[in-house]
Amino acid sequence: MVTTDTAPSRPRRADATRNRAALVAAARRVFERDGYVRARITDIADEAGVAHGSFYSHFEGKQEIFAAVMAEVEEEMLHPGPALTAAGGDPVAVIAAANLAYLEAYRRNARLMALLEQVATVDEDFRELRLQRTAAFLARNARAIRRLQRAGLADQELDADLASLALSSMMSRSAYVAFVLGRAPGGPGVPADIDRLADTLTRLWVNALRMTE
Amino acid sequence: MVTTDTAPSRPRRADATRNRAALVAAARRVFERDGYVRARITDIADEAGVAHGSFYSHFEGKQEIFAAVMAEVEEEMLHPGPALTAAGGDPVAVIAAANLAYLEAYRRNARLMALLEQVATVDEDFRELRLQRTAAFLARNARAIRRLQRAGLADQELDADLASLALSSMMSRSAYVAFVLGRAPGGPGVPADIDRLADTLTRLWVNALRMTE
Amino acid sequence: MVTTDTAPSRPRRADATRNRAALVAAARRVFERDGYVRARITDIADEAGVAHGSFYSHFEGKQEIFAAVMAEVEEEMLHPGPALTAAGGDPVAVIAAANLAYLEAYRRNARLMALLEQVATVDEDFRELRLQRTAAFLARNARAIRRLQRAGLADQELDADLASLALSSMMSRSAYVAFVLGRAPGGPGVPADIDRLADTLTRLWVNALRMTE
Amino acid sequence: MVTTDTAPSRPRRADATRNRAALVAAARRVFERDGYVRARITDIADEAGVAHGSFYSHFEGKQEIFAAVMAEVEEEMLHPGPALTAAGGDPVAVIAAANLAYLEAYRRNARLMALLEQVATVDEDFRELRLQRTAAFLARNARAIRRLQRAGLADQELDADLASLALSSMMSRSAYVAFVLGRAPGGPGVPADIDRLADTLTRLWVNALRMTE
DNA sequence: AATGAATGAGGTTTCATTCAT
DNA sequence: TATGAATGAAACCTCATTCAT
Repeated sequence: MVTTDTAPSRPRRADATRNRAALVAAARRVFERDGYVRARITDIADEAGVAHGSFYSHFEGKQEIFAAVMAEVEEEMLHPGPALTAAGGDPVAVIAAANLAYLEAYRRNARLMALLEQVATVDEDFRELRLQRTAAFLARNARAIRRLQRAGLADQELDADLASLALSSMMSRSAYVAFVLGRAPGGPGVPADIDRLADTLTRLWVNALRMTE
Repeated sequence: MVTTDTAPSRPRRADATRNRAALVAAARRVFERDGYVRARITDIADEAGVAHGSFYSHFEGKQEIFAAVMAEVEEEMLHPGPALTAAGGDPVAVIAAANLAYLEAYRRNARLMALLEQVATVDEDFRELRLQRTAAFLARNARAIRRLQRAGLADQELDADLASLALSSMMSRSAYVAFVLGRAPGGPGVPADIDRLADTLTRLWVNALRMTE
Repeated sequence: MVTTDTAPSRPRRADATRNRAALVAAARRVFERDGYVRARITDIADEAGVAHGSFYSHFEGKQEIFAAVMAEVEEEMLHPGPALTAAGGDPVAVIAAANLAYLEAYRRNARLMALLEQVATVDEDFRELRLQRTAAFLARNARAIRRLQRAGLADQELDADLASLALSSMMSRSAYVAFVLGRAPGGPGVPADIDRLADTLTRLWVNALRMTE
Repeated sequence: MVTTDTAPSRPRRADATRNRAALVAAARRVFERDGYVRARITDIADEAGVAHGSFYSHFEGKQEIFAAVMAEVEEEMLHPGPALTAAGGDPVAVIAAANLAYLEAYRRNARLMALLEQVATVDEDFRELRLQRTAAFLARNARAIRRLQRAGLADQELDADLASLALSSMMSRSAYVAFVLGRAPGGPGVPADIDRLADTLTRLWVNALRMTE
């Protein structure tokens, strides 16, 4: 493999980049382990093998490095994998693919999704961020539902916005309960069987929208 | 000096009872205002008009007084109102009544429900508590779904436990988004119209379980 | 000796008073030793034999405890001793008495006067305070000069305000140089001979205002 | 490798000289703006548009660059202008000229004079420096007074050293109050009228030494 | 010499908890 | 039990100084 490693770029910039990356990686680990509230800058720096002071060369505080961590997660969440696009013309297949992709992405980043949830309850700025994401998610689903209604493929009686709220909630919360709370308590070992959960959710979507008739 | 134990031991109890109550009430206010993490014992005592030291005569710490606050809320959440029982034989009506009751209770205690959510992300013990509640909620709904399936009133293909997980999630998260996040963003002013939300949720339940056929 | 030690006053208030006093006394020592800028809250608390945290039960910060120290000094500076009033009708004797009293008070609190000077260069609030004191001092001397001018006892050509500025400056700075800088460098051991300094200053006042003619 | 010391060593000197000058100029600005204590090496380097590390190529620390700044001021303070020498034989005219020159020089560098005052309260080395200057100033004035006394032009009763202390103090402190504290508080706008202040000071000198008789 | 990131000692402040009265 | 000051463990953040490039 050929890399541009030889390029000298700028003198000390190498250390800087390395340290910044080390801090973000360490922060991710510490946040996952201790939660946002209990995580200490000290620990993040230690974990990164970096002096405390160096932290402040790169981030203003806990908030900022958390944002950096979430930015990384963001990307991971946004790569739905090829399945979604390959779904072809069948609307049910599209939903099934989207649901499975969502669950898989959620499972991959479960700890950090839970974290964002926590941070949103504690920090005003992240509350806002999470709100915007939720809104975007709801809007997208509402659009999809309206499209199906217009095509005569979904229950016309439903208020698309409220249905989107409800079904989006079903998705996100189910994933949260399944992957963060660890297992569906009192039920089957859900996390072990992501496909069955995805199937059920898809069937519920389809039923709920009355796409079958 | 010798006193007769029977009578004079009570007088101080008046102060004690009063202070305890004042602390719980103050704690509720402070928790709602500042959230669990930021709430300080100091503030709770101040808000209650009680010396800091007195706090520890009644509670071991923040955790314990929070439990006391939640115990109060518990009762409010558990009084479903008469509607539910009066629903008679119609299963759809039962679901509709239960859903409305749930939303109303949630709305009444939205701040504290959000709080419990927050605390669960921060405190191991409350995580457990919340888990148990969630499990109970899921179990109850799973039982109901199975009953309907057995009666031929619900989609037999559905895994009752997973369906319960999904539909229960839909309920709790929708309520959270609507009443805690303030308004369904990008949609109609949901909180203003609890009845429409309840109707939509009920319709989705009914559709999802295919109770209409 | 009889004291009111027996008076119980309020329960724990005794400790509080004692600690506050200990902190102020300790602060005075630390400030005199290290100067305002280098003095550390830590050292003040240690020197007072009090926990760091207790400092903040009594003062908001370094600024505030410094103000408390200066308030004590204030009183000492304001007790001119009996000499001043006993001066009788002779204006020269009044000036002589006032000058001596000023020098003695200054010498007694030399370290802290120097300190105030330092703090004024560093802290906006104290700059203001010092300014007001200086203004009061100038105004008082300007009034005295005008009185003498009106009585035909002082050079009518002099601008009373500017003369006050000049002569007041002469007093305060001479005291500073003599008692703070330690000794009049290149001259006689001034601090050892406060009376000769007072005599010279008085003679200069009298000459400068032409009170002798 | 052996190099000829004469020529090739200079090329880099261009950067060096430029940076050193930039740092001194920046330091002056920062010191005037923030005072010695609050001024940060960081800010000086930033203000000079130079890397932090470069600072230490030229100076050992804040102390040293402050000395460099003061060395510049020194020169400005020491150029009395031609007026002084032109005063001719009249002693009063000499004093008047010297006083005006002093006030003008002080006003020109008021900020930095105040700064030196501040630094002297904080830093042992500069305390010493300031002391020496003061001593030199006092000694010069004491010599002048003795000369006048010997010539029968000044009050023989005065202790020349103490009189020098007093009158020198009058000059320096009046200038400080007028130009640093901003205005003679409670009096006329002194800084606006440097000539009247100079006249008054001169008249007070003349009177104080009884040069008129 | 210039660069600019790394280092880490150091001081402030907060607040849960204790404890003598 | 109430009181409220004392306690002291944390944790944060700053900034002078170093150092590899």
